[in-house]
Amino acid sequence: MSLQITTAELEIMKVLWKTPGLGAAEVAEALENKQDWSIRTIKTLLSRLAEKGALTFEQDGRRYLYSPAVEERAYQTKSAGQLVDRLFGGRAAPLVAQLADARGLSDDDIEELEALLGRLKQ
Amino acid sequence: MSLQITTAELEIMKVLWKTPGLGAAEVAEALENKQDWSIRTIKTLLSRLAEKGALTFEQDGRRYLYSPAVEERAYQTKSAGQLVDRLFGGRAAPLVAQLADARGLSDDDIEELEALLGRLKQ
DNA sequence: GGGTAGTGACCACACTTGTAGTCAATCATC
DNA sequence: GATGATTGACTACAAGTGTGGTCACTACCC
Repeated sequence: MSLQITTAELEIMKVLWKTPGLGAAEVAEALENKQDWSIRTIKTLLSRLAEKGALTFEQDGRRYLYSPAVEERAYQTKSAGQLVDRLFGGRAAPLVAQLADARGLSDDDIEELEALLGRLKQ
Repeated sequence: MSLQITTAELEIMKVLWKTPGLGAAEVAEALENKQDWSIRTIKTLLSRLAEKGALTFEQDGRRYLYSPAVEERAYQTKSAGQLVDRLFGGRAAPLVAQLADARGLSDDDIEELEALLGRLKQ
């Protein structure tokens, strides 16, 4: 049932992960300088997300206030897992190796990864 | 021009990355226990991949032998980069942290990552 | 040398996705 | 209370995708 969120829909989700409980117009406002979408488009995406269970909404007068029904972390984790399974045989190391190779890791990245590995080793 | 390869198409690409220069029937054979696809479906996918430039083919009698026109590594790198940009603000560390959190890292993964970090640090 | 099986080219069709229009109801304002 | 703006519901429509069918051709087998 894995709840497919498309690229366009993800932009909506990002807004609502950051600020849950917005109406369509407020989502549109938040996206104003990111996406050049008509309010119609945003309403369609909101409906589709609600329909597929990625958003919940609550009535507020004659409008809905939308909130994520999926945690951002859960979605990230699922997507990362899918990528790793699809392309890297389920292993994390090759993924990181490729990223490091292709675009380098920031000092912050390196530091965080070291800390993470340190924790994992005990 | 980013050459979108879809999920179904990727299965074909995987076969050809492993063994380039196959005909449609051989690709079908290689997928026999992975995918329950008719040979028609496989031929359609091969055509679409050739059409979009992901495969090259060379005539061999009355059939084509297909080979990847895109390196597996290049595709992996691009996909990983897209995911990291879309969901993790372009940073690798949070990606790995989530993977580690959600499904753990194998000992091999940890070892390889340590080696990788060691190399990157100098 | 006629049948058969396999080939690529082309076609089909439902579903998804991106993008937006129409419509009837309703809230706010003059 | 008529008008205009706004809302969600429904509709539209082209491109992409998954899945497979038809067809004309040809290489091989008996």
